[in-house]
Amino acid sequence: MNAQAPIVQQAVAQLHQDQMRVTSIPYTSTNMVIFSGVPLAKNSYKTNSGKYYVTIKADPDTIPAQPALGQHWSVKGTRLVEEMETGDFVMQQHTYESPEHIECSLPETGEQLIRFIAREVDFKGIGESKARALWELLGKDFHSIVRKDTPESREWLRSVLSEGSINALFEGYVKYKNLAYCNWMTEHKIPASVQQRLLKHHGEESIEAIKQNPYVLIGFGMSFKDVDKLVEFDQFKITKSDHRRLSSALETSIRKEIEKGHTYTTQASLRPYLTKLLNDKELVIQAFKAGHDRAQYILNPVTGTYHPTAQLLMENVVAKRLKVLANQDNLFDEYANSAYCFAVDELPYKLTKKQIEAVTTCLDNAVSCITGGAGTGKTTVLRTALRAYQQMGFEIHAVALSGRAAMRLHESIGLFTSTIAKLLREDPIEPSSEQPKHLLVIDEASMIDLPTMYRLVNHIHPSVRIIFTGDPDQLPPIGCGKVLADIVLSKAIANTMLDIVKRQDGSTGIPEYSKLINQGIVPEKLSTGAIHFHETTKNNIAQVCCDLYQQSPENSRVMAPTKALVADINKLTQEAVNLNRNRLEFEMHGERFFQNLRLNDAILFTQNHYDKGIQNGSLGVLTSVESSSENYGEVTLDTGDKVEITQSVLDCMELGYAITLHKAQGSQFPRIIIALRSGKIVDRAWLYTAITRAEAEIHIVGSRQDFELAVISESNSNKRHSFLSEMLRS
DNA sequence: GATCCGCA
Repeated sequence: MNAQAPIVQQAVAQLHQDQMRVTSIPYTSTNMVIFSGVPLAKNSYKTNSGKYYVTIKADPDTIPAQPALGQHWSVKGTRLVEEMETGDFVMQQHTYESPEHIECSLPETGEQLIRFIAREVDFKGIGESKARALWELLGKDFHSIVRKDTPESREWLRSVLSEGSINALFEGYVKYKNLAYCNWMTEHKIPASVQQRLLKHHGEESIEAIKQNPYVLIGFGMSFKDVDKLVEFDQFKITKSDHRRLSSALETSIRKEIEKGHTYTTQASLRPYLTKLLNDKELVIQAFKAGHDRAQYILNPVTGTYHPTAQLLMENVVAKRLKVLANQDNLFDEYANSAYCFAVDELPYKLTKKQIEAVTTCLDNAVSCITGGAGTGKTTVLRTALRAYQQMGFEIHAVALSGRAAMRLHESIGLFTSTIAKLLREDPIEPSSEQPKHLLVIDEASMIDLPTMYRLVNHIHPSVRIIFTGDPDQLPPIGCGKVLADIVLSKAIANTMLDIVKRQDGSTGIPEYSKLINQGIVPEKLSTGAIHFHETTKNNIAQVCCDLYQQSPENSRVMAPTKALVADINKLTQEAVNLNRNRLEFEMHGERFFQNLRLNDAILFTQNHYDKGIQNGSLGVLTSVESSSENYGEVTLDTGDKVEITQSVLDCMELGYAITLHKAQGSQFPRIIIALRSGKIVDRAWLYTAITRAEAEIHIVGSRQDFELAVISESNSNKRHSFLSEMLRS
């Protein structure tokens, strides 16, 4: 007999329940939201008791709606009761942390609803008096009328609201009209983020879609295992061998391969994933067969490789467009020649032979590449070619993947530039009678993955010319494919590969060193010239990087492969150089919070705010933590510009002593410290990219063995299966 | 058991 068992059981079984109306939301962040309110009597909208209040703490992804003042919530779960002193008297606080069950509803009746609409910012411009008039007009029909934006509903509303307020009412209500679905989905443990995506796509049919095939949820961000659990839990009539289940297992496996960067795969690579998901050999065989029958993938009869239909389509479209452009050659006529001469005349110095070739190649072909590493004069070539294109009457659209790269491109060519994402949100590039000629320039093209290139191709008219610039040996794109590397490899597109221009004062040894690594050769001496290798054990890397940083803080930046290591180094470095300075303080909903950023800390921004002059990847120093009514402090960027810290700026600030190499890609620093910790992304290309970030001095921190292994092994990019180069050749 | 980015 076990005397303890019943007690444990009781603790688990103790579920409490409360209804409440939200009166304050003291804290919101990406992984936690805290809101509290007054309790309501069950199934009524009267305040239940003045003796306690209810607080809910939850992950925002596990609740059906964003909390807002005036909403009604019901919770069920274990609760924690605490006595809280508020002024003269003591109140009880009932806290539900990550409750078992949670639902949100709109107040349904007069007074509460009026107040809710008047207060909720989503109903812009509708105050108390308008809300009251609205209730008097519609009464209980309120919800059914506001639910659908029809001319009849609008006609009704026009007697009490202006056109602007009517719009605000419908727009505000959209957030709440799906509440019933959200509650249902939350009850079925479907995360809020998945709910939102599903609702966007399926709208009011969302629940119907789930019931027809719960595995659709995988397409909106849920894992196969979680859906499997849901199916079991809810007793959907779906057997283990149901084709819906099998095909989504295959889909999941294929996606895993795509996430690794491949655009196609093999049965042998897919099988382990499928086996893990389905846990049954026979089902795995069935899944492959079903996938083939349903054209989830195309089997290449020559190579035996599996090509997911979506990826194959994208490669096909991209290859076709590039080949059409490549076939229009011999464009270099007298007209182009005079434009070329004009552009070259403007240069203050002479181009090398290879650089001249690069410029003329760009003018001679409708699609071309300028490739090469740092210090090869890519930007000079590009600037000259673009000048000539302008002279020929082309409108130039220059883009790069990241905000920071786009800004750098702008600085070097002097033209308007934009991120690719922004370009894609604007109108497609089409020739018109007043502007028939367009050129698209894609900088840092090594970062472009297949889906992005596909979208670009679909966004521009077939007559639009393209220039790629970049270094195919740098870090490969994050998404699948390796567009630039494939283009170069195929030799089907005109490409000029620029080599390092020998500088007279080239005594750092950096260009030679980086070249060796790029070729897969371990330099004879790991420390040479301005390059210093620091043999360090794995666990000591962060500390050594931190020590080296302190030797010359104003010139240094640490590059690390992972965000986790970046965070470690940042923490150590802050503790070492900046422990006692004042922290950045800010207020939210009347409460004070501290951010672990101190005066004088190196700061990294992680979002673009064009109006404030910062981009994702911008670096600076926290130069003030004095908060005023307008802002919480000030950052001085490495460009010298100053940025006021507002709430939105604060949300994208991190410590910047160390950054991931991906963030640093395209930037250069006087002195860099490389945290060489072996892992999935550290390969030859990673090391090469890191080393070419340095202007004057390099410190490599890690073990010789890891260094050598990274250099000698084939690069990750090379291991990527991609079909684009074959398609370009054929 | 463990990766990097850009947008909404």
